[in-house]
Amino acid sequence: MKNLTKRQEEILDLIKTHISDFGFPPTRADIANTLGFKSPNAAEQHLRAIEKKGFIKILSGASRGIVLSESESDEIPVIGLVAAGGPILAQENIEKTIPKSKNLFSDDIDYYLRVKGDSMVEVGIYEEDLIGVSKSKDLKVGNIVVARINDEVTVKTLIEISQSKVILRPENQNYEDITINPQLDELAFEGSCVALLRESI
Amino acid sequence: MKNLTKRQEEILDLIKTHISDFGFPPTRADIANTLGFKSPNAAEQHLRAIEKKGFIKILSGASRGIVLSESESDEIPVIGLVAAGGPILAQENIEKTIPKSKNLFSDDIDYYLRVKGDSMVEVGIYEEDLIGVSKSKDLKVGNIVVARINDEVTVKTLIEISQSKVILRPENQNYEDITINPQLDELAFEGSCVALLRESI
DNA sequence: CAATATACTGTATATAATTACAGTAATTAT
DNA sequence: ATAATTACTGTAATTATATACAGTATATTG
Repeated sequence: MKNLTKRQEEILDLIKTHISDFGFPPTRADIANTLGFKSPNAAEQHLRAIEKKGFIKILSGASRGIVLSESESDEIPVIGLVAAGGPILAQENIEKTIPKSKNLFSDDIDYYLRVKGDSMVEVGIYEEDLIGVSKSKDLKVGNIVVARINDEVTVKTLIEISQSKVILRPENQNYEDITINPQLDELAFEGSCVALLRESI
Repeated sequence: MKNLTKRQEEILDLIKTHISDFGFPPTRADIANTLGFKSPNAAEQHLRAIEKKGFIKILSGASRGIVLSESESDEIPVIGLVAAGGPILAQENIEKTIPKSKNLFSDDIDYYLRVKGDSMVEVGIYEEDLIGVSKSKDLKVGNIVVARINDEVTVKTLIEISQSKVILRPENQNYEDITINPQLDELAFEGSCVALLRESI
């Protein structure tokens, strides 16, 4: 999917805002008015360009017939089991998606990861819980992080981090700290845990 | 808010379905076609009636200008502190609302309740967590329930229930079981806990 | 028993909205 | 260098849509 120009992005944002404010998409005239165009055709042509790039679909003949493409409608993927070898967000790992919504988790969540095992029960993270993972949030000692050690994905508390030594702690007295030398083992941080969903109690 | 007739309810459902399917509300003609009316005016008059009863707002002059009232747009209230005396869902208790969304919690959640205190930490329910409460789900021994004892709202595990004796258990070894005689104390069950949200970790 | 609400048909019209056509000008890709 | 893309103005036609008015018939409420 090609990148949008600055102006096109502005228009796509305007459409999303209009939908969120009114419950339906804007007309060409609405867009023209908001952005100060003197002709609705300016909006029309931008819409065609945005459609060509795949971000929206225009339903011909229908008023306000602008449909956001799925990737634009703020769906957050839920990752079940992570297949070895590939990236976490690979299509085959996506179990379902959950629409992002205002008032539910202010932080940026890139995906939800289904928790396996009981290694984090002492901080209230249970098997089958979904943890909201932010890729962008910077890693700090004390944070709960999603790490990948030799292709295995794990959720632990980050205790220590330096060039030659990383300590990850399971929050369960039955397990012991994991000490890794990143120069010997393959270690990657996938993100940190910022929220939690439990679908059944 | 007055009750809708069967036909009006059908039309309100059609509007919701249309929004969910297309991303925008139907026109009068859309409604008429779907329900087999031969005149768009039939739809118009139904819409007026539904608006009069407070379930929608019609924006005059705008095409597809049907706005669902807040109570109809699948917003689930979040209850912070419960003011003594009134019902849980009283307006003054509502902290914010979270849109209900497909794929997020299959169960019927009537409201979210913000957890106070640490009495349920041993089942992974922490202070400030939001628990999803279902009013309709039937109470069973072993379930985590929302109860109101003499006007105080509490979340506990239901251990025993009979006409003269109710036992509620905090899931924290530092607290003791609460035994209530419903004939002496005022006891009401507000619902049971079916889901959990943790907004910050 | 009259007034009001429900549930439509049928016609018509003003306006809302899409969309085509004809331009201008600057920038970017091939 | 030429074509394509971006970013608009301006006009206008066609279609989509809201909405008013005139009816018919049945059910419900005061």
